[in-house]
Amino acid sequence: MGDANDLATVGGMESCRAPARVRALPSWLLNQAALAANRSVGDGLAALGARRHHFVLLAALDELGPASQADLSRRTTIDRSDMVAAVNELAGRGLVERAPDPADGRRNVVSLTPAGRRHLRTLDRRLAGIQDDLLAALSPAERRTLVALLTRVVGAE
Amino acid sequence: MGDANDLATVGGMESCRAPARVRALPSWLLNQAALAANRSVGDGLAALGARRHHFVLLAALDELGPASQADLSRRTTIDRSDMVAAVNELAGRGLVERAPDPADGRRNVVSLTPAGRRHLRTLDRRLAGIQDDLLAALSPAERRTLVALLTRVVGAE
DNA sequence: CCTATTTCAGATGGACTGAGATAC
DNA sequence: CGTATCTCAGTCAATCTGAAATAG
Repeated sequence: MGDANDLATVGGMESCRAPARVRALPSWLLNQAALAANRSVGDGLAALGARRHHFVLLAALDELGPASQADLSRRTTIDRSDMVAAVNELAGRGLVERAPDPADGRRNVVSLTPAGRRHLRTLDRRLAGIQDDLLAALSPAERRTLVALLTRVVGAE
Repeated sequence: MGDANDLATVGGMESCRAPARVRALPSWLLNQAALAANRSVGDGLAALGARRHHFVLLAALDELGPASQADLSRRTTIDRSDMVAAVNELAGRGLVERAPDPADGRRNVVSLTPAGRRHLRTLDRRLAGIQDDLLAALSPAERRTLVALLTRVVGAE
């Protein structure tokens, strides 16, 4: 092999792939952590034929009951435009139902099917495992601390 | 205005834009926090005519001294392919210099110019302010805790 | 001959915007 | 009328892959 890997020589640090100045930035740390999280979640859900939006949408329906796409958009971080695609995909697999609202011709009422509810439980379990792997370096108390701090940063108190 | 904003009625929570199940996921919190961070950083740097990669690249050069693009890629999270664009942009503005390596015809040696060093300091200051805004909800001690926990999650110890 | 470097061309997935059609 | 909803087309920045050209 070549000659250009002084880094591997240094020792056991797996990442460290940034200048000290950069590594110290909360914004950079958040981005790197989110990148890893999104990769794990994306892969884990893909193995179940699902995407990130699917879980959020199913969970929202489980919590709110049947709702219009606009309502679901407001209650989640899914854009109105991406909501269309998410509902399309889940409806195509029989996990949600989309029906015109008899009370308001502009709206669709989206609702969970029994299969959708089952799928949600599957995704739920899988996601719990992924969170565990993601935070493997932290103790249970530290994980709680991290979640609490992030919750405040995000403003979702 | 319409009739479809029960959320605004509820009270003072600004976000909360996710089902409880979702809001509890570390991966979701990380993603939301990173989203906000990337927005702030992106906007703040754009106001200075810079991008995220510019700061990372300038900081790497400041820390390592002149280096090849491949080295810089290895030392950062910037892909070899995106490194080309970043160096192009910074070289076009006289903030870095790109010269063929006399010792190895495959490589370019990239180095900081005095203007680049000045620019780095400007970006540094701006970024510090942005981090402050980003973590406004946390005390100094809490910020240190968050950074420490994220550092361990990311594995950049 | 195999590997390393630079570069381009493009795929991918996610967040987001604008506008049209329809309904209130 | 103005506004809300659903939908589509498309932008944007970021991450990443594949392969070509060149050099060791």
